Amino acid sequence: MIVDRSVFDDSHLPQRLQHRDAEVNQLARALEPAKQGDPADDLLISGPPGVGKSVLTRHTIDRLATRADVQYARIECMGQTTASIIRDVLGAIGDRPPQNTAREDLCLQLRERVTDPVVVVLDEASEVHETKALDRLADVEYISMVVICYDPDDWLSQAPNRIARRFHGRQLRLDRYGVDELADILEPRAREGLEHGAVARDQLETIADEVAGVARFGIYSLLAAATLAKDRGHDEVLDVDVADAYPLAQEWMRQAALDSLAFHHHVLYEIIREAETIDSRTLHQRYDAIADDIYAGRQRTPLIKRTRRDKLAKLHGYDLIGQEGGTKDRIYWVLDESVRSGYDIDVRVAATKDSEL
DNA sequence: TATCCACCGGAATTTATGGAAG
DNA sequence: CTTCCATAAATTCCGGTGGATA
Repeated sequence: MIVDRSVFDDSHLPQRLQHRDAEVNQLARALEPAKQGDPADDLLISGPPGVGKSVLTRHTIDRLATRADVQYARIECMGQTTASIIRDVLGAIGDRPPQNTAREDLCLQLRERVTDPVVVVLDEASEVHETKALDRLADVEYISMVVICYDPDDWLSQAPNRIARRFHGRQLRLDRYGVDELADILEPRAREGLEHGAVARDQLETIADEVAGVARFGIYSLLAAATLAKDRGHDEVLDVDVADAYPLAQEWMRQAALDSLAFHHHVLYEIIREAETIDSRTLHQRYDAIADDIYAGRQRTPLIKRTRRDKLAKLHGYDLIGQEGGTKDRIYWVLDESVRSGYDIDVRVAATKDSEL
């Protein structure tokens, strides 16, 4: 059923970008000056998550870099600091400075070493304002910026004026795909990743419709449908497999998110999952009741309440738990009961201890 | 209605860790 | 080995908020 799983990875670049011709051209035009050794134009690329902003830039800049001698750096800005962004840029164009290089040194090196056009792609740039990286990059003549974000107006309003001005009239908006368009995009993946004829066109359209044009979700759903078909012993993907695909894809994404988090998050998550819904007061009580047992024999030690709130916010941001209510009356619940921690955390100990007290 | 309490989350500070240079 | 620098994680401090209680 599944011939090549790698086709469904985020890192997989399709051979041809479908339904993005105008966008590819606009980006290519912005980069054009770099071919002659001039600084490229800046560009602000915006659009909802999972519609191919990153794929578009990777595809277009890779192609440019193979044809012309243009250097570029792709930077995942999420959670990065000023220094780490500058260091990434330096690393992309030559030797990567060691981790403990002073910030001033990094900026100095940047000015000295960038003597030809460099395109810096700032991916997931929503929070890059909190760093000084934008200013530092803007100081260097030959650096041009391709910024990828969700909401362009929001991003520009938070940027310093001198930065925002650089993007005036230099914006590119990507929207969700239509059902037909996304089905077109899924088709080559099905062809390369699945057995021949395993999935029909109208099934691709059903998937495309369900994920509301978000390509990344569509691709995961397609893999999920094929996985279900295989597990259920079907020779080809049936409509029932398609129907159950998206929830399974969501479960995978959430499970991957939870797996990526630290032990602390897992403890809180499991307490919430066991309780179905729980208010913060009870949550903290449970945590205090079982923390000593659960953390026994581990390097980590239990957290104070303030830090637990940060972990809970993280779980919420990762779409693992829901929350409702402002200050006093907040409740939490897990969004998918079948997503569970891989750690052996028995929170029911807490329940019994509670009742004994 | 006034006061208290527990929780929320921003901001600053501390702690632990690790690589590089002297 | 000590010092310097950066980073991540956790703690401390604190103003704000809203429900419970006198």
